[in-house]
This record gives sequence, C-alpha cells and structure tokens, in this order.
Amino acid sequence: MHDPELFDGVYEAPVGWLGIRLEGGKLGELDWIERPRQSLRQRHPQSAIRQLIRCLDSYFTNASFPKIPSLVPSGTAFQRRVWRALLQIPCGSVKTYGQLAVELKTGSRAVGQACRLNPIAILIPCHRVVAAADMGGYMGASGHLHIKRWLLEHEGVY
DNA sequence: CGAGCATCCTCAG
DNA sequence: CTGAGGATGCTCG
Repeated sequence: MHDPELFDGVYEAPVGWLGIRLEGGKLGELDWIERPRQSLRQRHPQSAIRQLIRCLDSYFTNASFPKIPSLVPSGTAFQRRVWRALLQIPCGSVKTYGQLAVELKTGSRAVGQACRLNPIAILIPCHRVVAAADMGGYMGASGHLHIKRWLLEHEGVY
C-alpha cells in the first residue's frame, strides 16, 4: 500500500475504504485502503472527486455506473490493452483469465499480472476476472478475496 | 538473461 | 477428488 498522506480523498464503501488520488484534475488511482486517515468529506472537493463520488454511490446502491470519469492513462501498452478489455465486461458477468488471454492473444498469467497492476479499482472491473477453477485472486494473493466476493455477489453473480 | 506472477492443463494416485 | 509439474506471456532487475 502506498503512503496514505498522498490521497486526495477517501470514499467509504460498504466493504472498506477507497483511497482516491488525482493527477492533473483526473482520476489517477483508486485503491482499497485499510482505514480512512482523512476526513471523508472535504469542504470543496474538486469536480473530479464529486463526479467520482456520484459514480461510486450509484455503483454501491444500484450496481451500475452512470458514466465512467476520465482516467489518467498509465501502465504499459499491454496493460492498457488488458484494462480496456476489462471495461468491456458488463456488470453482472465475469470472464476467466484464460478467456481474456485467448481474446488478447497472450497468456493467462500475463492477464492476471495486468489485473493485479490495475490502478483503478471498481471502475476498471478487475474483480470480474476469475480463474477457471475458482475465483482467482484479488489485490495480490488471496488475503482480500472477501472484497471480490462481495462485489460479485452485489452484481448478482452466482 | 532469470525469477516472479491474481493461470491453465494434464496426468498420476 | 487432490496435488505436482510443465507450459505460458509479460515485467522488472
């Protein structure tokens, strides 16, 4: 986990807290963090943060996004290709690492690696990628799988 | 190069 | 059913 002081905001979700980091007025990072170390509400949050909060509110109540805010392009060309494919997975459905590997003409472990490096949780729905036999991993190994399970159940998978 | 990964498949027991 | 082991593509040092 990164230095919490660098977050521009914190969002309280039903399953945990999301650290928000902006870059140049756009969303650069959205990561699960252990606990909030800043006030959840800022006096005059930037418009990017307000838009993001609306978006997350909608997701956690309706399980749907109104629209995805603009993101800062980061990662290698390959990683962006994987992340772009993740954005195509509709709410409520999942794909396996292997399926994506075939579509992108690469290997399943490479897909998993790109998922692990996803800088923007929820909005780039890496939680909709599961393994062929089980649910796969989340945030590194398997310590935070309850979050992935919660998100998938919230979206009606299973 | 070589090692490390959020995998997958096959093949023994 | 379970576990071991090889194949696999990408990234970082």
